[in-house]
This record gives sequence, C-alpha cells and structure tokens, in this order.
Amino acid sequence: MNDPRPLRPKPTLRDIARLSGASTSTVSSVLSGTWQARRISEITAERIRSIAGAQGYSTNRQARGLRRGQSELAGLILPMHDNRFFAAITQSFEAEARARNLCPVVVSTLRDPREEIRTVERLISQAIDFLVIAGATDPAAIGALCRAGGVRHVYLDLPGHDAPSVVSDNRAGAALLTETILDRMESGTAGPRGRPYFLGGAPADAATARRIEGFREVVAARLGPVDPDQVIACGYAPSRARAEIAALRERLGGLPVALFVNAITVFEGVLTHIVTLPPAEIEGCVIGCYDHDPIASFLPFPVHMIRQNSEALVARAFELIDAEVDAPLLVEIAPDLVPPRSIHSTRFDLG
Amino acid sequence: MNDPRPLRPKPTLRDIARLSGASTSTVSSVLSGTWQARRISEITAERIRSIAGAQGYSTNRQARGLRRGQSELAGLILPMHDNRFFAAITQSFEAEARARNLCPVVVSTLRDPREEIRTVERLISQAIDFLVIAGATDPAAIGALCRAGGVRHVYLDLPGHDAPSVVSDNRAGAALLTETILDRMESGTAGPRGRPYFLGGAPADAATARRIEGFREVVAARLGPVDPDQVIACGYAPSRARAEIAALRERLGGLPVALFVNAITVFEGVLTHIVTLPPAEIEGCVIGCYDHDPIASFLPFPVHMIRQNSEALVARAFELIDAEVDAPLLVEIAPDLVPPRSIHSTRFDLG
DNA sequence: ACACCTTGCGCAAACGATGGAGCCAAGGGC
DNA sequence: GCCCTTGGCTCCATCGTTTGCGCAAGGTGT
Repeated sequence: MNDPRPLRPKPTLRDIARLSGASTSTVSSVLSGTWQARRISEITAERIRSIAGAQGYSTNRQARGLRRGQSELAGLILPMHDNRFFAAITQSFEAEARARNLCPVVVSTLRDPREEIRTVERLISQAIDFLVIAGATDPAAIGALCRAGGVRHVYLDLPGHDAPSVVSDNRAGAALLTETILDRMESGTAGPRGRPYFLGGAPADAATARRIEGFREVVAARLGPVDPDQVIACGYAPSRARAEIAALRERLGGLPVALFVNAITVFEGVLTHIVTLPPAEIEGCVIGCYDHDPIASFLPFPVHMIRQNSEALVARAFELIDAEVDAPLLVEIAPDLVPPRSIHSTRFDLG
Repeated sequence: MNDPRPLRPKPTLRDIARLSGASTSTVSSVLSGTWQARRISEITAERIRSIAGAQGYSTNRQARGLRRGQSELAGLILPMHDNRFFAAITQSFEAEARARNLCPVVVSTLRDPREEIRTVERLISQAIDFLVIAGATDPAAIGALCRAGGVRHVYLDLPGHDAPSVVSDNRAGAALLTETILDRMESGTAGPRGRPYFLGGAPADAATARRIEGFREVVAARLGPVDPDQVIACGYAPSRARAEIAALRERLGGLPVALFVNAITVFEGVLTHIVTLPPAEIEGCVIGCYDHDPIASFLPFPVHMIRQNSEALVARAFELIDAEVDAPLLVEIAPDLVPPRSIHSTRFDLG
C-alpha cells in the first residue's frame, strides 16, 4: 500500500523494442494500431503487445501529439460550472468527446474577458483539436485567436460571426413561455398591474435580447403595445432581482398578473422577496422562468419553466465539427416547456 | 470576419529565431522567461519579444512538456458535473490550478469503474502533473495506476489508502444534522412513527457509512438503541427513494417524526411523494437533508441542510500537493449547517 | 534463369522546445 | 604578456513517437 518508491521512469517505445527484439517503428505501429498497414505479423504483434502490457507501457501523448500535430484533446470553454445548464452542457460534451476517443477539457472563465483570452491561448498552445465556445463575453476576440492558431471552433449558445454557431431558439422559447403565462393569467385587472413583466438579464447579451423580442412579440399581439417599463433587464444577480421586484410591486401596488423571469438566479432573487408576501398575492401572479430547476417544481405555487435542450445543442455542435464546417452559419434548437406539477393547485392550497 | 484561409502553419521558435537573427536557444530562453539566467541582454530580449508578438507566436506545450517531462496540466476526476457539490469542487479546483499557472482538466466518469480506469490512463498518458480523485468507485485501482505512472495523487471526499485524502467530516456533519432535527421533532409520538429515520445512500460508500455512524450515535445517545430498519440505504436514485418513503409511510401509518435524507437526489424522490400528502402530515415530519440546494430553502416546509465545505476541501488538497506529501494521511473538514428560512413557519401556513 | 510480387520488418529523419556545454570578445589583475 | 572573469550568445543532443522509404527473403509465372 504505502509505497512511495522512487518511481522508476515509465517504459518507452524503445524499452519495449529492446525487450522484444523488434525495432521501435515496429513496436510503435503495433501499439498504435497501424500494424496491419505495415504488414507486421500477428505473431510479432502479439509478442509485443504482451511485453508492453507486462511493462505497463502507455504511450506518451505529448510525443505522439507533437509528431502528429494534434492532441486528441477537445476543448470547451464556458462561464461557470455551478449552473444546471452549463453542467448539462459539460456532461453532453464529455460524452460526445469520449465517443470520438478525445479527452474533454472543460474550462470556465467566470465571464472575465482576460481570463477567456488566457484560457483560449492556453488551450491553443496545448494544440487542442477544436474548441467549443459557450458563453463568452467577447466571442470575436476568441474567434480571432482560434483562427490565428488554426483551431477549428464552434460557438454554442451564443452567435459568433466567424464560425458556425448552435444556439437555443431563444425567441421561440420566450414566445412559448409568454404564451403559456398569458394563457393562465387573470385578465381584466386594470392598470399597469394587469400587464405582464419581463425581469432580469442583460440586453447586451444576445440571448436576453432574443428573449425580450419573443416576449414583446407575443404580448404585443395579444394585449397591444408593450410599454418599455415592462422590460426590466437588471442583470443576473439575485440581490438586484430582489430589489427590482420589490420596487415593481411598490409601484404597482401589488405583484403584476404575470411575470417572465429570465434566469434561475433572477428567480432566486424574486423568491426571497415574494415568499414574504401573502400567499393570495402570489397566487395572483403567474410565473414563468426561462431556466429549469427540478426543485422549483415543488414550490407551493406553479412555476412554468423552459428547459434548454443542452444535449441537442452539443450534439449539433459536434456534427458541425465532424463535418469540418468552418463557414459561419446559425443552427437554432428549440427549447422545451416544463409545466409545473399539477399538484400545486390542489394540495398546497394557498387561497 | 469570414476568413477561412488555409491557416498557415503556426510560427515556431525557429521561425522567430530566423526573423530575429538569434539562435533558437536564445529565443527559447527569452520566451520562456529563463533569459536572465542565460545572460541575454535586455535589448535582444525585447527585440525577440516584439517579433514573437507580431508573429503571433505561442509556445507548443506538447514539445515543451515532452522535453521537460511535465505538462502543466492538473487533473480532477469526479463522478459527474450536474450536482452542486461537484460543480463547486470543480470551480474551486480551477481557481487553485490557475493560481499555480496550471491548466485544469476535469473529467467525470459517471461512477463507471471501467470509465474511471480509462480516464485515468488517458490523463497519465497526457503526462498530467498530478491528479485529484473525487468520488471513485475503486480508489485502490486508480491509486495503483497513478503510482505505476509516477503521478502524484490526492483523494478528495473519499478516503484512499495509498496517498493523502481530504474528506468531509461526515460523521460530525451527520451528528450535527441529526441533533438539529431531533431538537425540533415532536416528542411523545408512540411507536415506530415516533423514531427518526435515515434514508438513501449506499452503505458501501465510505461517506454514507460515516453518516450512518453519526446518525446512529446521536439517536442512540438521545433516544436509546437504534433499530436496523431505521436506516434505509436505498441508493441515490430519486425513483427508488420515492418508493421507499412511500413504503415506509405505509408501514408506519404516516410519515415519521424526523427524516434524515442522505442526498439531494434522494430528497427529490422524497419530495415527489410527500407533496401529495396533506400539509399537516408534512408539518409533523422534521426533515434534514445532507446536501444543499438554495431553492429547497423556499419549500413550504422547513428543510435543514448540510453544506459541504468544498472550497476548504480543495484548498487543503492543493496544500498537500504543494507540500509534495505522498504518504497516506487523512484530513477532515467540517461541513456547515444551513438553517431553513425562518419564513416557513409564519407565512406558508400549512396547518 | 530472370523478372516480378508479397511479406515482414528496420533505418533514420522529423515534430518543437529545452538546457548543458561550449566559444569568443572585452576588461581587469598580477 | 598571461590568466581569469563576465557578458552574450550559439551548438547540439535530447525528450518519445511516427512514418516515408528501403531492403532482404521467399514465392510465382514464363
């Protein structure tokens, strides 16, 4: 067990060659699977394989990569890990990478532009085979680096302009969510309180912009012109969201009849405020959240959620990579609506 | 923007050498920061730096790694990403790795022993500098691989026997959570329903085993002997947990007065069942969950949660690596108790 | 007997970066 | 005039794999 021996150096191809009496090239071709092409006899191959196994040989991928000019590493950069969406992306990415015999390298950059650059440079200098870029603050800068480094790249969940992009259909998802909450909201409430509100996100963010479009479109079609103050893009911080919803309620004299919450963190902020309100008031507000959280399904009031199809997003991205598509093009993937558990209205009776 | 040029080959040290009129070794030492040791003049250094910058040179780390016998890659393997605890671990790991100028490589293995082996072999063959092993089904096998490959390794959140381990103090955490729910449960309920129950987890899992110990210890001290059927280690699947809690309630004629839920997934399963019950019955059951989820704080009944100190776990692991500790030893980190929001009992009145 | 494949393998030159061991000139001490 | 130090570089072997080319032995067709 406790055996911190000086760790003799790992055996190399040459060691195996010496032990087996074959040349390094023969050993190499046997161990890298190209032996039939080099007409190595099955007998020799088997002998070499068994010696290599006995010696615990494993090929040095830095050397192989150097020689072959690739690395069999697949890169993914994303803003952060502790978020269901990105975690799901990572999970799918790993699966796809492994299916192609690549080693996934997933790095988060915390939405810090300098960190994004550093990380991408780092990955390029590792000779990464390709890079999937999910959620960068400056896609153009990253794209430029990749092109300079000769690294194929695909944007995920954000539209880039120098390479293919696979994004959620945010407009359609937002429209769907908006339809859903409008269908369920109480009509007939007079004044500003009778209108739906959109809360959270950054308008500079392409995803938020598209969602606002979807929201506006549906509201305009069903209820007429949308007032600018119905859209409160206050960022993603829970604390800020809490303050905004409190202020809104103050202005309106109560919660609005419908609320489109733009992200789970915004939803958290909203929650901290509304749980302090009388249950009847909460009941009067139909809530939609553009993000999914399974636990949120069990809250004592219904929450309509959108779940982005992360698996499909990643799958499409890999298809583009497999097909060696380099030209910019945009693929949109429809997200799913997750209805609230039907339990709410019947069991936790807040009336 | 749209510029899929043939991607001329990346410049190498030799290219920069040629352009600057210096030798490759001079360029190398300038660009890798060892130039003062080699007495290169500031003037030469600056000239080389500017040429390298203009050419967009970036060092090929496969070549460097091959030559130096290291990779500046830091490995972490974990069961999965879509879990708050592991996501937090990943986040801290990345931060620590970057602080040391290493590139984090985090790979999940889905608790599949074969995948674990494959992944570790893969990382070793990438000449990873060290490996942090979080949540493996067969730590011994992985440890053996690392030793054979000469890779320093540290176990995280699971005790290994051939290298240092940093684990949550599961016994203490469980004892704390148990104390908490016992303090709040209704006493005086007669029969089996008046006893606390432990639900979820795998007894073969070291963490679960320690938590059961903590639970038993506290219950035994306060309520006397613990019946074996008070511990239901039914794994982590929500569906299974749901079935078990339903069966338990059937047997007892109601929910027990206190429930220790061993993981968030188990909690999800329990939730799907108990939300179908009359609110009064839920009120009668004090729930503790050994895992943390912020949304769960907003459920209409209090949930006492334990949050593992992932940051401290990772920080200690890196300290051990920095100190080049190889001998087995065990470091325990105390987790935190997250009390429920005080709101529950007052606002969402379920009685 | 000669021109041919086919089989089975070895030689040696890369891949790009690194660092120990030089080499040469200028300056200083004796 | 000789030796030594210091500064400022260059040369070249090396890390472990891969792969284009080549070569010999044996078989086949004529």
